[in-house]
Amino acid sequence: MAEKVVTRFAPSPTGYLHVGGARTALFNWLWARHNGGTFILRIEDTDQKRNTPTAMQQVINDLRWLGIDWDEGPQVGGPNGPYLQSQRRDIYDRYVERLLDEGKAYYCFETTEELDELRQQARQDSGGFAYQRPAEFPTRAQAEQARAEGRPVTVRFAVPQDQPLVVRDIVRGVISFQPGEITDFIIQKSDGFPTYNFACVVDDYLMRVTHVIRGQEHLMNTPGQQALWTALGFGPPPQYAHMSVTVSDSGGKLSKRERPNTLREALKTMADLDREALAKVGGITVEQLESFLAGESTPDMPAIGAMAAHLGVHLPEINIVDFFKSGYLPETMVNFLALLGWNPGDGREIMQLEELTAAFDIARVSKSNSLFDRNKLAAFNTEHMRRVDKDRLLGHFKAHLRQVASPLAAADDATLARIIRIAEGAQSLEHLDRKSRFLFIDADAIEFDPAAVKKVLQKPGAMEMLALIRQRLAATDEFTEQNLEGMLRGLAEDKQVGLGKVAQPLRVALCGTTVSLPIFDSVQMLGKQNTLARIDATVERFGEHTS
RNA sequence: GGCCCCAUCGUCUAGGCAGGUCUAGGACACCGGGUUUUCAACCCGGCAACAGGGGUUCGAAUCCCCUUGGGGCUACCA
Repeated sequence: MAEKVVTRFAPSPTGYLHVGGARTALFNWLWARHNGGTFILRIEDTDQKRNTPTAMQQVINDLRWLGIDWDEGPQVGGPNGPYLQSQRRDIYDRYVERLLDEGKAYYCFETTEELDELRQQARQDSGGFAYQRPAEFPTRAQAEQARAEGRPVTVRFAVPQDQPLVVRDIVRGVISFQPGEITDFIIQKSDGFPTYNFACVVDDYLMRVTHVIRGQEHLMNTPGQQALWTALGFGPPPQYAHMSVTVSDSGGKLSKRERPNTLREALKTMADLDREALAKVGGITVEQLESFLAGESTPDMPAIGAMAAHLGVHLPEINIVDFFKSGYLPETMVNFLALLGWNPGDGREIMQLEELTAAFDIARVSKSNSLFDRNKLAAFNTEHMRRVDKDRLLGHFKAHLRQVASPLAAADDATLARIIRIAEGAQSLEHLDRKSRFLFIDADAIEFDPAAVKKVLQKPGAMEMLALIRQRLAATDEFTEQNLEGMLRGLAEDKQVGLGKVAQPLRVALCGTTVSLPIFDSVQMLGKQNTLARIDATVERFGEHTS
């Protein structure tokens, strides 16, 4: 029996968990669970400049929402902690010392500017930049001296250059790099923190990680990391699996920039934009807004989201939390993410987490890039909306309503459950919400959709029909679905028209649009009083224009 | 520029590693029809692909090479 499988997801807390990160996390989780192994969450917060204080919690929330749990990591502990790299400084220091002592790493004193210059020069001259390893490594005393003089002191790993570096990748096969391709890289920054390439190797070793599953963008780091692993005397390196990149259906790599870019483009098409009001909504200054419009800067995500919501601009979902807000189910996300570059090979598509876990095989991960197809995602969501256990769906629905601060959030469980039941086939929780809002807002807050008014209310006979409906409704004592259905169908029959001719004007009168819950339920749930009042208000408002 | 990776319908892909059963299968999207109290959903039907060129072979989507195209990396970021 092979050793126990240990995988890890190692995000840097620089922002929300996005699609790419979630997929990486999921693949690692799936592989660990499939093998009855261990899944570790490790926070790679070694860049003091980029870390956001709230980001880690946000990533944790998103993972939990997806149903991805971890055996070791923040908030759950474990035998190999701490799991925040910023708290492991002493550990990294020890290993850096070791390499220094053994002559496998050396001090450098160049400033960032000097390095930039060298790099620029190198690019002009030939191809890639290679740091010139000194014939003799600086001594500790020299490093002290440099530090005292205010020079930055970094430590570089002397990458072995005597033979090609060969990486065996589970998804990509054997890849070899010629000597000289992988040059000496920094393992300890001048602020004393380790770099990613170093901390990651040390931690994977100490945490006994057996499989490193990550994005293709790390492929070029792998030979160096592997060499480091060997230099540190860590024994056989873990197995690597580099997944392809997920590209956006709007072209290019799926990137967080898509959201601000979409908003900016939308803003440009708006002629009478109240910049002051908009800036206020976003919690930014007018200058910041101007700068954003000019493409010079980008406000943070919450500001972007708030402004878009205010203007009714739909932004493409990128972060996991965006999908939550748009009414997608975690079941959908997990299923769809899993199929981004992997499939069970037997044609199954709609699968639950348990099925995914059972079927997942890292060796079946595809080499080519996959496109994030939002159409297919939507179709998947419809399917999961239908399949998910109704109680569970109710839980998801309530969480979603709270998240988007919907007026429906105040509704009781029975009502919400009923909405779920009667709106079977809905694409998302957001659709459910939209279709039902008219029940939970005041009559005067109803906004009439101009298209609906034109298409339905201003059609000949519509107002007369409404008047007739009102009459019969007023005469109906008990507002049961049965009574209402019988009455409305009877009316259609009397008038020799399809039910649509009756239902549509009524629907628009009640909710202002042509889209709502089924009409009998709509009327029943609204109640007699409200229904009559809304019909009256509609007749009063639109009656004159048609007759 | 250099290095590395990838290449089947519009999209996700099955098939490729063990060449023939592939006149290339499924799903999403799209188009047409049906159902219908709205939006959906649902049912039926249809369109649609092995990037190009060389090899190897009796035979290639499958193996090899080149071209083209796409992607990634090229930081004291991860």
